[in-house]
Amino acid sequence: MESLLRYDRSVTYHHGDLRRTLLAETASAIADDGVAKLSMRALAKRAGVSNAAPTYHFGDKSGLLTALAAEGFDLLAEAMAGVDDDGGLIDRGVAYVEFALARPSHFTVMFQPRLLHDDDAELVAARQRAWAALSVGVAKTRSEPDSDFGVAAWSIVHGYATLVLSGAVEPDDVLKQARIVAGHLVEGADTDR
Amino acid sequence: MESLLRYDRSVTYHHGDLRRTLLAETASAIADDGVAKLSMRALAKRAGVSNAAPTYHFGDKSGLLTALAAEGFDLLAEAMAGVDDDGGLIDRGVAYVEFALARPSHFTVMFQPRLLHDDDAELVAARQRAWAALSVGVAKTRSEPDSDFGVAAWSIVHGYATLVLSGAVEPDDVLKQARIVAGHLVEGADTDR
DNA sequence: GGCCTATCTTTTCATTGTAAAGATTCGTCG
DNA sequence: CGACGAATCTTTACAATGAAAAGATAGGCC
Repeated sequence: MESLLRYDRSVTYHHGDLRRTLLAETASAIADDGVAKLSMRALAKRAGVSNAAPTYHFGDKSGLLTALAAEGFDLLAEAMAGVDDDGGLIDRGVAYVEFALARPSHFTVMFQPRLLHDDDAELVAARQRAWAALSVGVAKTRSEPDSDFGVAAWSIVHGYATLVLSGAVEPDDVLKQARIVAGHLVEGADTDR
Repeated sequence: MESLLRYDRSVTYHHGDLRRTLLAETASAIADDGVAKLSMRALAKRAGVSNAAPTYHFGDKSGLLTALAAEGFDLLAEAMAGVDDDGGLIDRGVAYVEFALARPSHFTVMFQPRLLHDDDAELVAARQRAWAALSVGVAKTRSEPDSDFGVAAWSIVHGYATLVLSGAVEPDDVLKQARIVAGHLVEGADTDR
């Protein structure tokens, strides 16, 4: 029996919106200086709270990053769902790259399970929702979801996004090249099975 | 005028082979627990030397990772050069994935410039050698190196390796699937230019 | 045989993550 | 409206870390 609340306790309280604020500051800090230089104390200072305030909300540093990753998976699912239904696989691939570049901190953390509490319930759920959204995208192109082709499609856009984010590839127009790169994918050509 | 030395000073000295030992221990430690949990002091202890010994050789933690990344780029160039000359682009792609899985610590660090002294001379040189080796691989398939197709080829194998290393994809036979995935790449299909 | 320099140690310090216990504020219910 | 309980935040403390500084050791060279 849960009582009716006027608003969600987990996000509103004394400070106002500390949990949400901390997540936003974390994403910003990581985008600026990378995950390695992320400091809980500096984060707290920037949010105008005490050292231990972040720890209360997220348990520990991994918990903070876990929450960020979970948020990232939900944002990814949202981004994939936002693609036009009559758009092809390439459009979905470009949307994937667009997401990675728009939310680099989320994207980075999402694929570094070593930094996370990988079995966290909310993380697992969010990840599953994102995987579902991706599979649906592939399925709409008349391919089996979870097929080798699905993995290939995922690989090419994920790899391109990663290379751009790492600075290994520096195109003039990222999304344009993303479209071209994704265009080099073909469905047939099974070598062996 | 450099004097003749019986052996390379930079790798042999009191301890015997500390620099090399530390690099090996670093790769091992990262493979076990990830870069984030890498500790200079724990590393020194495992090598049987004092706290500050690693700092002497690498300047700081970033310097250590920089040296590891540089080593990684050389190993990658070596791996790409080892592919049969009559092997196609797919063989080279599989070799790329094979390298990433055989040297996960090197591979991880190589593409995280935030962790490194990105303008380090040896790193820059090693990276350039690796890029050259990759370009040669693409060029042997009658494509322009540094073309969009080259980026696409790199993206698909790099993405696949990354997804496998992150645990997002868990195939029964990695190299077999790597070959299939790389097989979904096609050279034509320029959308716009 | 003595000197120079590369290699390594000892010591120290500021910073960090996080645990523990206390203070404060909010909502709820009598 | 007032007090209780729980959620939220602070204060304090501690061990571990990266790194700087200065000293010790030993190997090679004249």
